[in-house]
Amino acid sequence: MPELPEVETALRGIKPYILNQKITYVIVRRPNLRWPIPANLAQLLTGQTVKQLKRRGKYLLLGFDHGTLILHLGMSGSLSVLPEATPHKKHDHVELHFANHKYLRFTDPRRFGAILWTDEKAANHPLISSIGPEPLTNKFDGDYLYSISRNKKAAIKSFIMDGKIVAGVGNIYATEALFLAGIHPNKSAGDVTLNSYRKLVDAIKSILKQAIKQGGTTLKDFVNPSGSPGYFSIQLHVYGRAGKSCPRCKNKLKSIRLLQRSTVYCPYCQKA
DNA sequence: TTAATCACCTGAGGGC
DNA sequence: TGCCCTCAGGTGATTA
Repeated sequence: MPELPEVETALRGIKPYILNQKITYVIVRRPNLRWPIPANLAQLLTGQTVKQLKRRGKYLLLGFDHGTLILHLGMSGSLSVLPEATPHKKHDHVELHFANHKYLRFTDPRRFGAILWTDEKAANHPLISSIGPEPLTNKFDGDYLYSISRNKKAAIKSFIMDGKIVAGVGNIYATEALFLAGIHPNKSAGDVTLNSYRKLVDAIKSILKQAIKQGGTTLKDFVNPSGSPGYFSIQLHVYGRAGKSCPRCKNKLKSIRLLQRSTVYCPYCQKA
């Protein structure tokens, strides 16, 4: 399940092969992802050179002279850079072929991902403009979360998973960060103290940095651009460990559902 | 305005 | 072995 570290890993993996490379042709095998892929995608991209490659939240942005290709990996999406003539498989939906005889392949079994085009600056696109601050920047700190959470009754986990509050924190890292900060996931965001928010931000930054360093989390579908899985899941403290013992106090971890998402926590270490 | 729920989608895994 | 059901989850749209 690609979250911010997985997207960052994908970006770093593909960048050396496609930045400043000219696209020679485009193959779209299945245009109906989360939203339809632009029908004129091949016309838009053929002969164009990738001038910029950036990440914003969980979106990858391929910048060209005349616009930006916006990619989202959804839940099961992955990107691979492969040599020409590598045969495609069932869920390989889109390929961008480059002059260096490599191609970028977009694979997404569940098709929750997206490939969109904008003629304007990506920052002006509605999907991008509404995203909150990047979690690894100085703008994202405990004071920021505290100030915008006053009077909010939503559960803290829902709050930090809201992309408009902070970019790129999904279920896995929200679950882990709340454990590390000792905050009950169901606690109202408006009731969390400034000190706890500072701990939470430290936990989010720490866990994201660690995950990026190790190449993303490997859970079910995620593979990095070289085709190998990440190795972070072995270090998860609570996610996916309901019923097992808490790594801190050894009591049994519990599972609840918040926003239709499984949420594992320690009822002793994480106070409401 | 805010918060919760729904819908999209497919593969894995468990039960029978 | 095969069928059916449940679960996993990112995020925009819809509903309360």
